[in-house]
Amino acid sequence: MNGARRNPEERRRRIIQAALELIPEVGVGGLTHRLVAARADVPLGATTYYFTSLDDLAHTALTAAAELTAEGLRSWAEALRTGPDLPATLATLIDDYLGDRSRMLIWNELYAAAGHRPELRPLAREWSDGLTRLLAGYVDHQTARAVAAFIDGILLHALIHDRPLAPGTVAGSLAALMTPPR
Amino acid sequence: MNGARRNPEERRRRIIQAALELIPEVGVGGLTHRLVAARADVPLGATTYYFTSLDDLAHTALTAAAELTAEGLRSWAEALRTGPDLPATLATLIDDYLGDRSRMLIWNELYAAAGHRPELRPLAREWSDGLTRLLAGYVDHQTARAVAAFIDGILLHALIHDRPLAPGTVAGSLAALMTPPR
DNA sequence: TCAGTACATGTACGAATGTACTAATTTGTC
DNA sequence: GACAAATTAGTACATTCGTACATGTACTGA
Repeated sequence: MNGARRNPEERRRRIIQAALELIPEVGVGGLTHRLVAARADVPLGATTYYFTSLDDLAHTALTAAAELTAEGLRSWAEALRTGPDLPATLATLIDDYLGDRSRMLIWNELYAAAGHRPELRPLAREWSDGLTRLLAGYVDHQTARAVAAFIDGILLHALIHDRPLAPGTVAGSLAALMTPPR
Repeated sequence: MNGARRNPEERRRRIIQAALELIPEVGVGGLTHRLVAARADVPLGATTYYFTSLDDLAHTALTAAAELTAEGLRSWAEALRTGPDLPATLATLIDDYLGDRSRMLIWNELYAAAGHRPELRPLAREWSDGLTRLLAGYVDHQTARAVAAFIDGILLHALIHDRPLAPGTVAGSLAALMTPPR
């Protein structure tokens, strides 16, 4: 008997999707073949058939997450291009981002995992570098790095605290950061 | 035979110390009784004798790390009290902090672990809240939170990038953040 | 001196893990 | 329809894990 119809690409996607769901719950290090297989509702053999190892699976899932991040950055770029006030628009975008807790948890897991898995560092840099590049279209490079770091700090802050920074405060701080010294 | 002389407190400290050494290398989730015991150079039985479970061991180690953090904050407070220029002094302190990579990795691991282990959140908040409290002695509370978030962002940034933000840039950004809007 | 307690250490064991592998089934190609 | 390749699914196995435990050793106080 063969329960599922054949659809290799779909299956691969489902497994990756299951891993992305699990990472916020158990962490990257908490992934196991069996856990992912159960969540994806595929037999254990499927996860080893589509991925050469568990590390490969985790890495692929995180790569997919980085791709989603890149998409997010493109929409940020679009919003900033059309938005009237740069700091206020950024603050709104950040506030929206804060609403997607699981995405933030994956992002943070990636950062932590990159700490002791050097092969993940380029992946972790994608968000940060992309954001810096984006901001560098509006302010000088050093300032762009500082603003990107500030935004990462706000996200991290929100992960730990019940109440994130108020968008008004964020907008004010961003304006201060991006305004050339008097 | 009994190789080690009796010294329960010393032994407990050694196990915690070993765990703190290992966390940057393998992550909180990568800790095992055997790994910690080997690093601490104690038999396997010792880690289960002194800690009721592996979670207990990890939690205790992270608590010890938080205590070190609290100590660090006290020395920051002292430096800020005597330092002439607030932003410049802060920038120097941050730059010093960046030199201790393993401490930063533990801090980041704690943040990530707190994401999917709620019981760790109070521990994770200690650094952030303490820093905010400290800064609140110099600027209003909202600004203090923003500056604390910025500092966390800088640390995170440094974990992922080869070159951290230049202290000069950091000092300038801090000054901008802490200066009331014109 | 002599219990009684705290500490030390090695071993045991069930559970869970990563991965390999066999066998069955579907799909594409001639 | 026949055949090879790809996919599916279940199982097996060595390894590692957390934890319990039995046994032994050092300390403490009366």
